[in-house]
Amino acid sequence: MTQKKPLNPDVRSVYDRLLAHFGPQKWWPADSLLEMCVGAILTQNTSWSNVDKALHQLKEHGCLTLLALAAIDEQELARLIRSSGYFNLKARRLKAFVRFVIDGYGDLATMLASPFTRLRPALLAVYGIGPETADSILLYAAHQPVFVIDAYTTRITSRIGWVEAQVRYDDLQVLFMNHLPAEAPLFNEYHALWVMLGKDYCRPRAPRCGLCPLKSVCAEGRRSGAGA
DNA sequence: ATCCCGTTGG
DNA sequence: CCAACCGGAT
Repeated sequence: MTQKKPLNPDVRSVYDRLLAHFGPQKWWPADSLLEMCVGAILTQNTSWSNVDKALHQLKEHGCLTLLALAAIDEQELARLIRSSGYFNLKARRLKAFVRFVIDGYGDLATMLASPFTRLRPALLAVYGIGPETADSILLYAAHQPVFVIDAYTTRITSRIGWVEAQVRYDDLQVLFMNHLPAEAPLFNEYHALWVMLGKDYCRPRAPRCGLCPLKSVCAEGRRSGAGA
């Protein structure tokens, strides 16, 4: 009877608010496409400051090339990326990724130029690469218009009231892609802005709702005072 | 549902 | 001090 009102989040206006508040983020922070891919794997469930240290270690030891990563001993690699946590696991994952690129494409540029519909499933089949890591590489290195979903995006959109907290990765991704033009620069900025909001305002504990740029459009934010 | 794991922010 | 961290595999 009471048909559930189709949720129609104003995906665009929220983007505008975030952009106005934080300014352009110009992601992904990396000096090369390979560094971007490596960073995407190292940052799995790990704060970026710890990943940044690991990337510097790799640089200092000349290990931010495909051939160097292919040649280095896995234990030694694990030691270099220690600061990023899960170092044994991530060393294995980096090795798997590097082998995937070299064996399948010869070099990174060739892999990144591979058509999206073939590349995404191929990436997902690599050990240690799941949806978020695959889409990060596709968006930020291959410049494909695919929306990246992460823990921040899920937490924020569920608090706002757009989705339930247990929303599946693909469902939330479809929501964004159904409400936005398929433009890589737009998806790039939007994801980066979600991260900024999630880190500085929409935190797991003690969210700063009073200062949040989305206060007036947020289901939770409106509870803690009249939004302007 | 559990494991992987060092580092930092509240 | 202890959650949380730009997840993914088993």
